[in-house]
Order: sequence, then C-alpha cells, then structure tokens
Amino acid sequence: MFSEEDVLPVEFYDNPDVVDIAQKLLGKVLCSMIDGVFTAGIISETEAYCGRNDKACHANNGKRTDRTEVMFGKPGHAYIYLCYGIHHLFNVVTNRTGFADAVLIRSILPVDGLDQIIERRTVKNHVNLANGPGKLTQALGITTDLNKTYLINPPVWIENRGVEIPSTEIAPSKRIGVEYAGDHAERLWRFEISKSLSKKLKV
DNA sequence: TACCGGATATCCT
DNA sequence: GGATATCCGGTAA
Repeated sequence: MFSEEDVLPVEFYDNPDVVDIAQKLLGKVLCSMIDGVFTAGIISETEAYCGRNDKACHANNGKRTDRTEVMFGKPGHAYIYLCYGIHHLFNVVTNRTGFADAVLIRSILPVDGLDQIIERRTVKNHVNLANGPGKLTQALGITTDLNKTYLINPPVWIENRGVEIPSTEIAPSKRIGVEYAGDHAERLWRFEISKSLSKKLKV
C-alpha cells in the first residue's frame, strides 16, 4: 500500500548526476496501484541516460519533440514510451527542469501482489516474470497511459524500504540495444544487483 | 510516406 | 545456448 513515510521524495531525483541516481535506485521498490490492485518489486537493474552528450538518449542535446518533452520537465515524473510497437518502457525523469536526464528501469524482483503479477503476465514461464523492461511494466500494469505521472503518490511511486545495496554488489556494464550511439554505447551506465544478492532478495 | 527501435515469447538444437 | 516473427508510434524526409 502507499506509504507517505517510505516514498522517495522529489529531492532524490533532483540530482545532476544521473549515473549516481541509477545506482541508488537499485534496492528501491517500484510500486503501482492500478484498478485497486497493489503490486511492487525491488529494482534490480537500471540504465542511465543523460540529456547532454549522450547519443543513446532520446532527448540528447536539446532534442525536444512531443515524446521527449517530459524529460525536460520536473524531476520525479515518469517517461513511458512504446518500444517495438509492443512494449511499454518505464523511465524516471531526473535532474532539474531543462535538463533531460532519465533512468530506465530494466528489471525488478516481484515482492508484492505476486498472484496479480502472474495474472497480468500471460506467459507459461512463471520464473522470469519481471526481468526485462517490457516485462516489468506488464507485471505492474504500467502503460503509456501513465506517461508524465508524478511518482510521489499512486498510481505509481517508488519507495525506500531500507534495503541497502553495497557497491561491491553492483555490476556495471554496457547499456542494451544502443549500438546506434557509437562510442557512447561503450559507457558502463547499466547497473545490476549481483546474482547472489538478487537470489537472497527474491521472495 | 517510409523506416526502425532502451524487446520478448516461443521454438529449435 | 541461438534464431525468428512480432507489433505500431515517433521521427525525419
């Protein structure tokens, strides 16, 4: 359920270092309350996208379009867009107004509403329910309808439940699917909780 | 108007 | 493990 006490405040997102935020989001809990159904999962994989000098970012170097406009707005809002015409991908807008930084959530470990998550995910395999950017939005019932929503209250918000991820348990790597970004694709701006710790956090 | 993408399920060895 | 069909909105021409 939504808790004023645990929700991440906007100050968390109002930070000029998006790579730092991408790491700090690991261990936090992405929550949704949709059609009266509460579901949530521990964020276990993220990617940082910077609005300046980052060819992998949709809003790179002031590229303002209808789609990217939300990234130039206030931190703590959701940037959700359709990928491959099928998948709804969820990002958190960070940094102050005018700076189009965002963190893509790539994977969560389901912790609340497992039955509803299984119901939403129309697949036979119930093992890897939310280990992908398109899978986790389906698991939590998040669609592009929720683009631009403010993530400090329902229907979608992020909580700090006190799970600390030591830096030694964070594995950096290259971002996925951004080959078109040339040399910027080489940056290690993808962050995952180590396999061993993920296992312990799994419900 | 035309191309292509911050991906995934399923089937195959 | 690897290959493959799949969907449609954004973007630039």
